[in-house]
Amino acid sequence: MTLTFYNTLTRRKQPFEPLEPGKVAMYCCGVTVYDYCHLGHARSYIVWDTVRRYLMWLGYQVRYIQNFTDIDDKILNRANAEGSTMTEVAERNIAAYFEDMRRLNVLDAVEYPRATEHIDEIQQIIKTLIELDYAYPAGGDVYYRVQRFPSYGKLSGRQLDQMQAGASGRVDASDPESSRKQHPFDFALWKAAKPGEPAWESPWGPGRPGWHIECSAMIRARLGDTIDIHTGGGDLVFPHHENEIAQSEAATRKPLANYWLHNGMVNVGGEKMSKSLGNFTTIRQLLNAPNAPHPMALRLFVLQAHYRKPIDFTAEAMASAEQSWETLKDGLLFGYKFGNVLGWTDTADASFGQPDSMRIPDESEAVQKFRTAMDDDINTPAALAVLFELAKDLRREGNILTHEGKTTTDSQLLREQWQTLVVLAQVLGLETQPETETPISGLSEAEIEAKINQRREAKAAKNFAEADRIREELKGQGVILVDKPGGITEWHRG
RNA sequence: GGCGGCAUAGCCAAGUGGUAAGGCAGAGGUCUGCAAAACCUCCAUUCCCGUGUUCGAAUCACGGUGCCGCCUCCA
Repeated sequence: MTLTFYNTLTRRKQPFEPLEPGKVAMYCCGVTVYDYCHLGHARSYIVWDTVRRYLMWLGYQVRYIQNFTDIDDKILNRANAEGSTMTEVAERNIAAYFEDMRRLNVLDAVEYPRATEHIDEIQQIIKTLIELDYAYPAGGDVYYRVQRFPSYGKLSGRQLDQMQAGASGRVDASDPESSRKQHPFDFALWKAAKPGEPAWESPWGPGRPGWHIECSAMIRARLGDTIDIHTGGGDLVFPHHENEIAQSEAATRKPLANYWLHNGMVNVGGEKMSKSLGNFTTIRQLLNAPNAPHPMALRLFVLQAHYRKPIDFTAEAMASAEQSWETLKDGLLFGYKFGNVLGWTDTADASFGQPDSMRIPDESEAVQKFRTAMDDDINTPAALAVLFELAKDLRREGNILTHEGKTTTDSQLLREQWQTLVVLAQVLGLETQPETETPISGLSEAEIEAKINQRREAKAAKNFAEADRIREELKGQGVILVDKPGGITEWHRG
């Protein structure tokens, strides 16, 4: 089995071969921190987190870097609108980013470089590009000369003469910037500061970096000239990633990244969720709402589709994911709930339930199927099918244990199944712990037994209304009654 | 206009030449005073349409239809 990725650059699936055996240099385009993250961001970072987790599980040492774009028109606009500063807006949204992502169990990157921390490196690349004639200063700005880079368009599969400048309807021909460009697709590496804007000194006058150059500079500074994997949303392929390639490869004469991976969009009613369309739901809106789904249900919702396909966000799909999460959760909690009954000796250990401490048989069918699925361009829907089969099996065993008090299935086999589920789920970032605050009923066992006796008498007297009342009363206190054949009533805390 | 993607059950979604995974929802049964829970069973002769290639196609080719993304804000 070999791990393969669909590489946007080559438009086909390719076996993954890192530059250095056992190590992976991975860069993920982060957010521009002018607002809260929405579900589109959630999908992107959940997906790349999952790729990273899988690589780690395979034994790679993954150096995962993700940036924050903390200088940008939108941040400036936001700061002006609320009468604060660019730094304040950025800091607030960076803090919110971490809050949201950690709830979704997205692992922290190794480093989070910011554009404003790399002004020197940015200027260095711009200088080099000017020296090599790939860039030209114009009126305090510096532009990249796209026609100078023969393979411009290789990532997005387009050619300059076939592109329609301004097709997106966002280019204003009267914008003075476009008159300074030698070609409509030339893009800004450095932008002259307008009065009152934050600015850095440069050989071209005070200003700030353009959007694309920061990634080129940060990758070079933190990971090197060529990295293994570069990821981001599909909407970044053009122009952002195309421009990154043009900048970096012109300056270094080396490939920027060997594998380019892009995730599909989150849609609403068939249309892309985006700020400009106003059809977005922020992560915190969703997760903080009354009757909000569990964050893991959102993660599951994302992973139930292949990462390259668009997914439609609907209330129905989310509700389905919530139910699915309940199923998975039952399986994941199996060991905590039934380990003692099954005679496992380590349930009190601190390491109990920790995926890192579990040794699962690599040759088991479940693990093999999981790996086959994940090796095939991170096929998480197929991988999840493996988890559900394990979880449903465990849930059934757990129900039998609850209702019968014993099972005919071998305890060690159940332990192996449970550990396999916990480990594989963790690779997908799906994790849960038993509730710490158990809603323990204030009733003692004797009191419960007394109630059950009352109910038995009511039933014997055919007073079913009273019998049902007692059953409801106990249910309200977290005690579930199960009537068995022969007039026996068993109970357990729900 | 250019480039790219998608179409599989009520909903979501794998599968890309060998006879339709999985989830959600649903149905029937056992049990029960009833209900709930639990357990058992069932749930696409068919993969947008047409033509073709093949012993064999959801999978390949050609031609349609519909939807979506990108073409300098974007995850």
